[in-house]
Amino acid sequence: MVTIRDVAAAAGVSVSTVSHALSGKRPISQATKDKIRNAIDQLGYEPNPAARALRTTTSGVIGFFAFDITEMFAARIIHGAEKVARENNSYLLFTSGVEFGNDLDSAIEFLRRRRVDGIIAAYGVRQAVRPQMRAVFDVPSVTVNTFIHESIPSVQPDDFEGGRQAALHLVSRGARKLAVIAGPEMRLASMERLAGFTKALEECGIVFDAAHLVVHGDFSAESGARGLDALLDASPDIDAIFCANDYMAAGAINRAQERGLKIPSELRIVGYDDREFASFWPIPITTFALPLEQMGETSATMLFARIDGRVPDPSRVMLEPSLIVRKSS
Amino acid sequence: MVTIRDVAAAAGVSVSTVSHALSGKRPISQATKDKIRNAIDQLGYEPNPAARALRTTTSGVIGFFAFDITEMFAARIIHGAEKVARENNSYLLFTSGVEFGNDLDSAIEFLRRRRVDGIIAAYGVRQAVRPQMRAVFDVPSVTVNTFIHESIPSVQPDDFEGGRQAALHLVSRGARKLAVIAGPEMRLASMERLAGFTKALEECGIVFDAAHLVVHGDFSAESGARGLDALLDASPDIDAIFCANDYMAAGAINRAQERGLKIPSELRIVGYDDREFASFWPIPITTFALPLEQMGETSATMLFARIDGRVPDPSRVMLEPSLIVRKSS
DNA sequence: TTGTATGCGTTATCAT
DNA sequence: ATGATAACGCATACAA
Repeated sequence: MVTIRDVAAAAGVSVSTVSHALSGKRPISQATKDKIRNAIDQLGYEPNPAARALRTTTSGVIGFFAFDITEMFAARIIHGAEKVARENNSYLLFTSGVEFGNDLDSAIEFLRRRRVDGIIAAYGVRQAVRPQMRAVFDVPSVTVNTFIHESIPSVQPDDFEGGRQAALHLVSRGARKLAVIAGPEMRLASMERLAGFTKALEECGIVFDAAHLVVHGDFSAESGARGLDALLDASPDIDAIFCANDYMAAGAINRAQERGLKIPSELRIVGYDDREFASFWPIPITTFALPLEQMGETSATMLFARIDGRVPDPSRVMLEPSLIVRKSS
Repeated sequence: MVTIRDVAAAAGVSVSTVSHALSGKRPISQATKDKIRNAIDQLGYEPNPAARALRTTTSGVIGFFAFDITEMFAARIIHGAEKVARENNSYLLFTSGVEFGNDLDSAIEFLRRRRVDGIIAAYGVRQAVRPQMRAVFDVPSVTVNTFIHESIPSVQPDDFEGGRQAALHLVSRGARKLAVIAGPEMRLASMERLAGFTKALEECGIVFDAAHLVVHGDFSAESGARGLDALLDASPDIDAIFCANDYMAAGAINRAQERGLKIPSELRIVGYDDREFASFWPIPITTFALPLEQMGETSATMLFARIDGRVPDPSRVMLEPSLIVRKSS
């Protein structure tokens, strides 16, 4: 194990000179710089992160808490965060919710014990109920897809805007009697998508009788099929349905075809999330791609700002989804 | 920042006694044990991992190289590995292939620099060509889903066995004229699934003319549809098709229905991988679930054996997939 | 069963 | 522009 002393000896300079040459924290003559660089290359020297961490009390490690890493979305957020972490000479220490009984507190506890420089907490779903949080975030932190406290910067997808765009798109395709298969009322993402959708219809001057044109599913394909039945049985003249996610859109499309409806000519359907199957569903599904990688990047960028002692501005970021038009609409 | 000295002072004992009480490496009287525990609780002491790492030259960090973390499979393997890591008081340091231009060497370099105790390298796909590897694995390592060298333990799914079971299942359902839509010849997983399938038919005494009953797709849904056309145009009496993955199975099912075939009565189809859409495809797809979490757990377990200086036995593990029977067969 | 003292490899303070 | 040295917090060899 070659240390900084070996380098110093080989280069014929003092330890502190080598250290400063590495950090650039004080002027070094070009000549000694070269000698040091040679010695380092020759010996294959690598600074010991543990020693550095001990001395500087910063670990170069970012804790990443993912509620459920098994969920595709988390993986892509992590991917974005990792990129930014690397650019900041840090790396991610990973921790998944299930290991901690989905308890954010104990996860944070664990990460603090490891002396992470900061924490990114990414929740898979936004619920009406905020995550429990007794532990004090005395480590610089940001949250993704959930909001815990004013003092903690957060990043989330702009579901309201997605809902708006869904309506606008459908109307531009000629739809006039629009309906919605929403998700559970507990799920904020779905409720915001619905709110945005409603708002846009209003702006277009289209009457929207929410009492009869909105049903709630549970985000499963099966519930999408049931939702479609309920909607069409009550209002056969519906010409477009916005589903709060792709699973329900998929189920709705299946059922619509079973009922002999032509898609998209007689009925247009839009989903949400851009799940992998959306592109090759028997009728490819028009949907919205979440800005996942960007969420990861943005959250990490904000975190490094906080670690730096700065207050990220804005401290609450909304990222827009992208409409992907396919055959179902 | 409370240190071991603070604890020692509070408990009225020496630093080394506290250290030994924590590690259990030498006998301590119950009385002092209690005093120490109290002091620790009182002060909220947490050992500093950096100091410990510096002293012991082990970091408690396992490097995890995932070829593509964005691929669902990687996430579940990681999940399994994380569980075992936690049980061994270690955690995962993450690194994804894209960040390193998919170059295993530079990823290993990066991880070694961070002084990881061991490395798990998980490739997403097994290719006929082994991954490049110039860097010497002088850190304890295991590979997942790829094989690099005899000296490095590896874990992989038993694709041959999956192929066998696919054939057995189809035959038990009454199929007699079976065909295969395989993946690219470069992809070992597909080739082994095909080999197992062929072997089982042989065992069943069913003639299988590979020249006419096997086509190769590119793992996309679209190629599954094309494959089905090619197969049925040449041999209309085919009554079952084994597809090397779910994407192709999905495409094949779509096309079969377009051709007016009844599934499963006239044509049985089996996929592979148990992608999420398989369960709610218009005709739910019979498929094989990969032992992903188990691959993660097993690889981590083997790694800790190696870190311990033991040679895991066996050092090359094959894990069986599980058949999931759904409507398509 | 317990205590003392040294050193792990860095960075940073103080000199020169 | 460069050096000597203390200190970060812990584990362990050696003593008692």
